[in-house]
Amino acid sequence: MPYTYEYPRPALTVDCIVFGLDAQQELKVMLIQRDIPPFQGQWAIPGGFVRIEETLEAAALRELQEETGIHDVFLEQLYSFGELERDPRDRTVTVAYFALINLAEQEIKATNDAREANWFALSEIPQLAFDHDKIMQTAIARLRSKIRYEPIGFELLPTKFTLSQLQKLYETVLDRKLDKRNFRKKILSMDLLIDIDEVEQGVSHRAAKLYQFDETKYLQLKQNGFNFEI
Amino acid sequence: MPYTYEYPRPALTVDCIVFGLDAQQELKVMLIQRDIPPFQGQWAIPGGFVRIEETLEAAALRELQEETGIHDVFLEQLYSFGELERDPRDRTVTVAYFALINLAEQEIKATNDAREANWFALSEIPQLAFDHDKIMQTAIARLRSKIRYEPIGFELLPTKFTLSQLQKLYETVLDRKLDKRNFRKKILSMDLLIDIDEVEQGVSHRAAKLYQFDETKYLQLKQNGFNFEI
DNA sequence: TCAAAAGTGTTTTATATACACCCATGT
DNA sequence: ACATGGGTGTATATAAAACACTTTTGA
Repeated sequence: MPYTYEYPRPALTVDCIVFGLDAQQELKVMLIQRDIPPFQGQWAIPGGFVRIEETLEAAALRELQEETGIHDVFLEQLYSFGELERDPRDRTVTVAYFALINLAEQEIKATNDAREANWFALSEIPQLAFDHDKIMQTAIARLRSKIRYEPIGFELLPTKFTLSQLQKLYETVLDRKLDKRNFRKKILSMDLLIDIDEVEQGVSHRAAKLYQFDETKYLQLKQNGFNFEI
Repeated sequence: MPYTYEYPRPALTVDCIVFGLDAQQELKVMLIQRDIPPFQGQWAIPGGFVRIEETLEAAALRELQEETGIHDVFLEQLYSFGELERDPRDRTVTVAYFALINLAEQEIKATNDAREANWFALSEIPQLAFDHDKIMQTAIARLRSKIRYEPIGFELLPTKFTLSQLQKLYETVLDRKLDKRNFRKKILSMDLLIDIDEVEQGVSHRAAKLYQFDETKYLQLKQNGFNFEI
């Protein structure tokens, strides 16, 4: 390998699959509509080129802000995709990230770009541009498996949440019913939820207690070998 | 984002952490000694630039072959590293892979390059060039966690192996003793090992039975929701 | 007083853990 | 006959799963 490498370089992009829980507790992903060829008019995962002076994560956060107005999110690297024909214009490698946000707490601004951005339920995702279908499937699979052994589900909920909200989230993501008593027993036995002595407001039935996830305590326990698991 | 993107592109490389089990059942990694600056003389993870007409995985396999003679290996993407200062020459993003091989079955040829390639026990890894220490730590952590819930350990063993070899491998990677009876009970209860009705040769004690991992059966079970776990 | 969701324990079943001796083989 | 690792079963403890009713609140 020569000291300087003069051969042509693949283009490098980041793409970011954003998962959000809406007010109806439905799991959605953010997509943007392409306004230029190729795949003009088709929906795609937000993303763009990595600049020479920014890290991969910084690029993902910047693109997210620019294209969807989303900021201050949980972000985690998903996978890198480098098939030869994934972009018809040019050889392009993309580093995909996934983000988790709570829609109730995050106001989605209109995009700077002319492009339309919209939330789609997982069951209603249209055919996507490039190899984004594959990236999306990878992201959904990762979310489903990771939510079981890392406490990332809390990123989708408001800071204060009820046990029913949490359970419904797990049922949505894992796509199966969970037993209420067993779920509560298990999650409370970890002793990672802070009972903040408040109850939900504005419901026409018995108000549920609100909890917060104790991130500090989790990080301590994790260091000592504790494994979160639902 | 313009149709053509004229800004400078980061260089793109692949790096490949190769884990191997030697004849003494010791877990080792392959490193190469750099023969040019920067970090001349220091040890590094094998890797190199991604060519414009090859996929990431192809690049990883090619570099492995060129630098170490290793071929036909289990290869899995680890993580992509894109910090700004990771290569002092140029902005360079690397997609790291990890490979698992069985040293007894793979003959390591002399390298094409003048560079020296060598196996290091995990406890004897020297300080590495670039951010390769960080990449190495990520790889070791991934191997440790992944071996528990995916049957990747078999990639480190010969096709035919004894239960004691398998147990020792897990003990090495997980860095703790396992109970012999419980281990055998658990692994055999999955019914994924084929008893090939042969025994090991050339030992001066009772010869152990040889088994093979039933990959086909595992893939079937996996599709039906089965989870491998030790 | 009704509707709607919150909250709460016990029994059964399955899985994990702890633990020690005899067996087969080569030298 | 001895040294070396191979091979085996049971009892106990822990964790998961199944299961239904009472409570609280607002409309």
